[in-house]
Amino acid sequence: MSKLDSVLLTQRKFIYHYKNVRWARGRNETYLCFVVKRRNSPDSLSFDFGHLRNRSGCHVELLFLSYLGVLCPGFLGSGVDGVRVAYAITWFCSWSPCSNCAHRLSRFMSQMPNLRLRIFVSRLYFCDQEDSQEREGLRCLQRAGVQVTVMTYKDFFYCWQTFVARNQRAFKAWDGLHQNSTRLSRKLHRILQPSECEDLRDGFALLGL
DNA sequence: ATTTTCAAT
Ligand SMILES: [Zn+2]
Repeated sequence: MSKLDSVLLTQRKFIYHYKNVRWARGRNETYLCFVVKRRNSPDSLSFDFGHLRNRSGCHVELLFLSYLGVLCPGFLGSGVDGVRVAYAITWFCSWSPCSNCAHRLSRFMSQMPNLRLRIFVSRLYFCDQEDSQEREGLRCLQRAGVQVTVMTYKDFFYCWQTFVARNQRAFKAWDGLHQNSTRLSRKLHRILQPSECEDLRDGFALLGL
């Protein structure tokens, strides 16, 4: 298997795909920038990083899973004792996962306590409907112990420093970065809240109302 | 912006 696209993203491509604007028309692609760190390692500075783009018929999250064996050697067990090597995975995705990927990831991560996954997303994918499958998928990830967070300025900045061929050019925020990030963070927070309605209903039931 | 959404919801 060839090494992943470990080349850096161009500035234009990064901005185009990670811009957290609402009128993100015609991208038709999703990018995933990742950092993989081996935990409990004496060499705590060692990490692997790179980026992936979805391929036809394969969402980028599942593509990432297919590369896990390369990125996280020994995560299924290594050495004579078969101890599973522990990794911390952080990825920054231009879209939040669809419900299918979210459920597959949740199931996978539940079975892999030696892996920790943190997901940062620029935009929320199909989360407008109150009862959307994508919203449920995000809650499922949370229940599986996966941290899901909307990217803020510092995350875009970190990605620029880490994954972009920046040629000394400093990261420059686009119009509305902060406002959009705040709006999406609030939205995600509401999605991940345990349903207030149900809590209220439970409360009323307890009170016999 | 009434904005869009991984060969796609
Ligand atoms: Zn997906």
